Amino acid sequence: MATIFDVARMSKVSIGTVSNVLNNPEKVKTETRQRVLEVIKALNFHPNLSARNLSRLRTDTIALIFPFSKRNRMEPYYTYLLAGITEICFQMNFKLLLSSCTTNINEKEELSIYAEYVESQAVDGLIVTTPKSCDERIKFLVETKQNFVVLGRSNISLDFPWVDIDGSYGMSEAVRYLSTLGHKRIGYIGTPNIFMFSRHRLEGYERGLNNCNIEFDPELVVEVSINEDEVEAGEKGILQLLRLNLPPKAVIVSGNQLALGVIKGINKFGYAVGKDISLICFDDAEWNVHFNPPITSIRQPIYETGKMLSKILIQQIKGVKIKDSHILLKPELIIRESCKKYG
Amino acid sequence: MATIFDVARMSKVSIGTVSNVLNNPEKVKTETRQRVLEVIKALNFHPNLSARNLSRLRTDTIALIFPFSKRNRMEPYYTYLLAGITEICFQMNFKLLLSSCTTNINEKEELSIYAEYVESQAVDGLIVTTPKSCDERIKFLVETKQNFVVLGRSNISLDFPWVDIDGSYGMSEAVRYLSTLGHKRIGYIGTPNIFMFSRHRLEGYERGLNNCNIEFDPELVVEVSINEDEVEAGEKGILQLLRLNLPPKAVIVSGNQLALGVIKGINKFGYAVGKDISLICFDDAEWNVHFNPPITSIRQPIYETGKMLSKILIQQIKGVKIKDSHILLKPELIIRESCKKYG
DNA sequence: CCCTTTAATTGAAGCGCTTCAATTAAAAAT
DNA sequence: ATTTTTAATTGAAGCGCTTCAATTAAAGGG
Repeated sequence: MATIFDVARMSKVSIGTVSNVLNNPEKVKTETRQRVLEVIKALNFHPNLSARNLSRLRTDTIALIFPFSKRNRMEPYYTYLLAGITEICFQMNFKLLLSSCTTNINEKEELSIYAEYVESQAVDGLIVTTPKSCDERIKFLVETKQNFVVLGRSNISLDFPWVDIDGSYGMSEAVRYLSTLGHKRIGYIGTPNIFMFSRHRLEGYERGLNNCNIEFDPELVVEVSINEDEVEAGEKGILQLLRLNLPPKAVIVSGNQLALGVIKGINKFGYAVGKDISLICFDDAEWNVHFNPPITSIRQPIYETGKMLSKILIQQIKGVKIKDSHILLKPELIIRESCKKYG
Repeated sequence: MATIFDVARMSKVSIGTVSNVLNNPEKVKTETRQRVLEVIKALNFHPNLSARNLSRLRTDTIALIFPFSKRNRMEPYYTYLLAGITEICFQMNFKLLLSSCTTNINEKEELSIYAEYVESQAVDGLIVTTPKSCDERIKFLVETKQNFVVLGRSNISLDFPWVDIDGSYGMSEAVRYLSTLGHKRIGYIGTPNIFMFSRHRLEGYERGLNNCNIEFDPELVVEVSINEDEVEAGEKGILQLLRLNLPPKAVIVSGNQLALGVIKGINKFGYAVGKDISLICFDDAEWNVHFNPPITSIRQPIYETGKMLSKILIQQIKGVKIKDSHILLKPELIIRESCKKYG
């Protein structure tokens, strides 16, 4: 493969000049540039990336570490996220390094994946997803002054850039809508409290109730345990609610997979969604619209989130001043046919 | 950040020795090794990856270029594939570079993404997905003697490693099953002929008919056009079939998205799936089991495919002899409740 | 105890680029 | 025509690692 040295020799200039036609074309005389460019084409020369990276001490690469539990292997969520991230990377000429770790990996090991990338200078920045309470990864990245951006907020008192979807808002809207339909007892099936997004959503549920002057009843809230199959968990969750003395006639479910289980459970119980029980699903998986009845959902702007994440991170890496690196996007309640008037 | 030079100085050995404790530990005396290791830990030294890559002239990185049309942004398929690929990468200590290109990008541009990776030596190998008829990418990669593996087969007479799911077998099984139920007129809604997988599946459909002594009727086959919204396409497709003089009472649909549209179309037409019309979906999206009725599907071992792809590619890169680099995995017919006896 | 093997370590030469001070060429000013 | 200014080019010094021939240290053999 041709090197910059070959190009220099053939076009009878120094390698410095060749480098300049590639990186600072305005610095070299037009005719020289032309000549070099021709040789480059003739030799099909492409600068070696490792060499360039070493020399510049940067890689124009960011990393995303995917939490691949069995659970989110299935989440269409991530496909949209990736689409957004890779699109911006492509536009801004950055590369994306993707690696996975299973969520049942212990925290230390997970952190070491991040550390490895950072310390071997394999990437210029990182995207962190699904922060937990007191997230070790965030602490580490702040302490070591890395470039990174988080999908989601944290409860640690450190400042860092993030993009998040306002789960609290989404949930309160869901409650408001159900309240509009006359519901007073609204069930809630949520994800593990360890994740920040779970907390925000639950908080939104409570705030929503409060806004509608509905008293919070802890008996109506079920929290699914981590490591459980989500579909099964949803099924168990809804049955628990339906077996209450005073079962709710409406339920909000915090996640697509859970909702699948919930629907299954409702049917098994002999009830019909949108008839005997109203259902809202947080996150609008594409199949929701195709169910019978179509499921009222809270749609998250995931693709946009992916774009924002990579945009902020890349700007940060490039040292561009960022006006706002705390971005809270609003989800949207998509009303379909899975909720009906109370009574 | 500490460099190998710092480590050498602090542990009073040459940088060569430090390099050896990292890469050929058996070559250095135990006590020296211990001492160096301690310094490495103390300094939190991690070899700079760019330097290592440059020196070794390899990157231990493979690339996957994702075809992100609006279409497969939604395909859960790819999430599973990625899970498999990243898992093996993790195990074998390889990195994965992910980039996307929209399918409406023209072929030349798409090829240039591949060329860029290859020629700048950014990666040691590539995974190519969804080959088309006379796929330019494959030709290029063979000609330039690159390490690569294809998800799918090709119709060009070049030898290259691939992993594929036997779409032909899957389709013929679907036909056989429907024939068992007494169906003679079986509709087929397929994806664009330009993709190899479409051809294999259609071929399997025809072969299946042949095996069952059913005559092939071109009127029962609709091919969706590329660039079309798949759900809509499915809907149009099924309506076209239902409006035939002698409409089929069973239909096989080649893809999840198409199937969503088909179900929609069937309902709009006033028919019920699994009652007025039998339906088989090729590819078993997770929601299929949750539909009412649950959809009989042909399940593809996608996760395994991802694992095989990366395993073969990495072995190839490492120069390991591969027993078999043409792997055809069998899909499986999952019988649920969307098909009923003819009549 | 000296000589031969073998083990351990060193030093320097790459790997292919970028960067920048220093040099040379060309243009503008006097 | 000479000096000053500006533009273009060069050369060499990194960037941080690996590799390997050459050297030195340790071990084994008689």
